[in-house]
Amino acid sequence: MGQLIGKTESPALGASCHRCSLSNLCLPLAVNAEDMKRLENIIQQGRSFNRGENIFKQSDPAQSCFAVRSGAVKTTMLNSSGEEQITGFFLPGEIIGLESISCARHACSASALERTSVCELPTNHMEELASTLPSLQHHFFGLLGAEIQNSQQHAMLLSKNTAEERIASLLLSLSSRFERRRLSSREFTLPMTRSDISNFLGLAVETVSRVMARFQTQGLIQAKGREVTLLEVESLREVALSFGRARS
Amino acid sequence: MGQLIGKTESPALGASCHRCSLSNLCLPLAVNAEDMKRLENIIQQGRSFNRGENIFKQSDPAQSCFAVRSGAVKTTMLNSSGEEQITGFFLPGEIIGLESISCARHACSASALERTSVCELPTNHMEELASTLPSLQHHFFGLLGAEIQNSQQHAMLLSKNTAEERIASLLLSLSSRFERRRLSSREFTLPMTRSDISNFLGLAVETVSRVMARFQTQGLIQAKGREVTLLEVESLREVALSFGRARS
DNA sequence: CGCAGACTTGACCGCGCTCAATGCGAGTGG
DNA sequence: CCACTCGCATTGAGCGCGGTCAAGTCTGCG
Repeated sequence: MGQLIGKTESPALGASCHRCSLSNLCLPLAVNAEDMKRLENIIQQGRSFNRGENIFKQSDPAQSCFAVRSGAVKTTMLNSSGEEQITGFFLPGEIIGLESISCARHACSASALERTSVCELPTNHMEELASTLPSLQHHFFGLLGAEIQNSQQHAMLLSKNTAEERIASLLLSLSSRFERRRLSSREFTLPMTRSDISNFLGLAVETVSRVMARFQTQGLIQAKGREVTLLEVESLREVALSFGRARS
Repeated sequence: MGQLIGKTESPALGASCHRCSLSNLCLPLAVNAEDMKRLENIIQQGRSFNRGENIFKQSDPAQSCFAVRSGAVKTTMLNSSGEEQITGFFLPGEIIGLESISCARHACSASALERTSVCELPTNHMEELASTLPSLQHHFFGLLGAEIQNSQQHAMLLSKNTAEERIASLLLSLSSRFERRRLSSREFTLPMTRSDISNFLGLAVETVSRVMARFQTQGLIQAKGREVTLLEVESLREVALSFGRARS
């Protein structure tokens, strides 16, 4: 990583995945108790970042992936006209930087949306371990494949869907990801700004504001700043699935 | 795969990757001569499909990836409103179905755009082989990572770029992919219809027609049906990179 | 308190979609 | 050989979603 900015806790060499409440979302579910020790020897945990700090930057040497432990992260790439474009939001239990595994340099930048701590997974060691643990290799292939499907889904969302459909989809996606962590799927705090949302969904900030206001007057959600409550999940789902739009 | 429609040649068990002109684009460049034999024992080549036939369909059991030997393929997914959405075009030397490695079922359908032949890569055998050949494992991680970056780039293209930028980008992408195969990068035949292009780029067919007509009157390209000649590659590149669009 | 950044709201306008008609080439059959 | 069809492609006219521009409000923080 060269210089890590914002590393405020001394990295505790050796993780304790077996005690981590996120272990069922992350890597270790693929390995048994004995192998987990080898995994924990490789993973470094305890790196923390403040809001706005970079975990890594595009075209940094890509030596590690990172698992989010707490907080939230956005990844960004420079698009053809030199602007930053958000390619994903990452919540605890999710892994950043997978696309640059076995790449010389990171394809995107990752920055903390709020105070965030991560575990570092050095890619060379992970590859070595994966060669000796077929189940870990399989798990990695699965993570990478899921990431491909994710970005394809996102591309499809951006391709044809209206502003309302995009925003409803994002809210539902966040909702189900909070649910996976045993948090409320109805009531949560958005970790990102309206501007982040608009950037990610390919909309203008004003459109995000307007659509969320419309959802609110329709009684679908309750929103005050970043505090959101989903009132009518089924109706939101219908909006996201473009109900009532006749298509060939 | 259950039933393979359009399988018109009897599959020759055992491939001959070492004599394949595409081997530098595909898998084997990652392995040495001795290991290539083991690879060739796993790969089945010689499956052919006519225009419109499916190589696999979404939610079929995912037992194999496929490398395109000749012809061209499109992959499609059903979007939220039940329409088919094209997620990618694949030319000789490129691999289809990677996103479903270590998935129970294919996440997309693949169909031939013209007469096409493919090599079949059974995923379970490929995973086994990858465990014993670290360089092959590394190569696979690289392919998967590249696929992620691809769909992210595509999502970015769909997110903010104008119709002209999208179409210029596609033409340049095809051009460079033809060049990799030592074919003309200036003059080529589009394997897909205008409707496929519009679907892939999130535009209406009419818009594709209009933009290509505009490019032609501007002297950037020469196009008659699917025969395309790029006349001003540099200007096209400027269009694709959204030159002249002031952004913060 | 005052400033900056985030968010909202309103007015206007343009890109690209829709609808509709027409052109065109390949394949088919009388 | 022409007539016909069918899929693909092109071209024109009109309009709506969402972008842009411009104020204005809310919130947290030094």
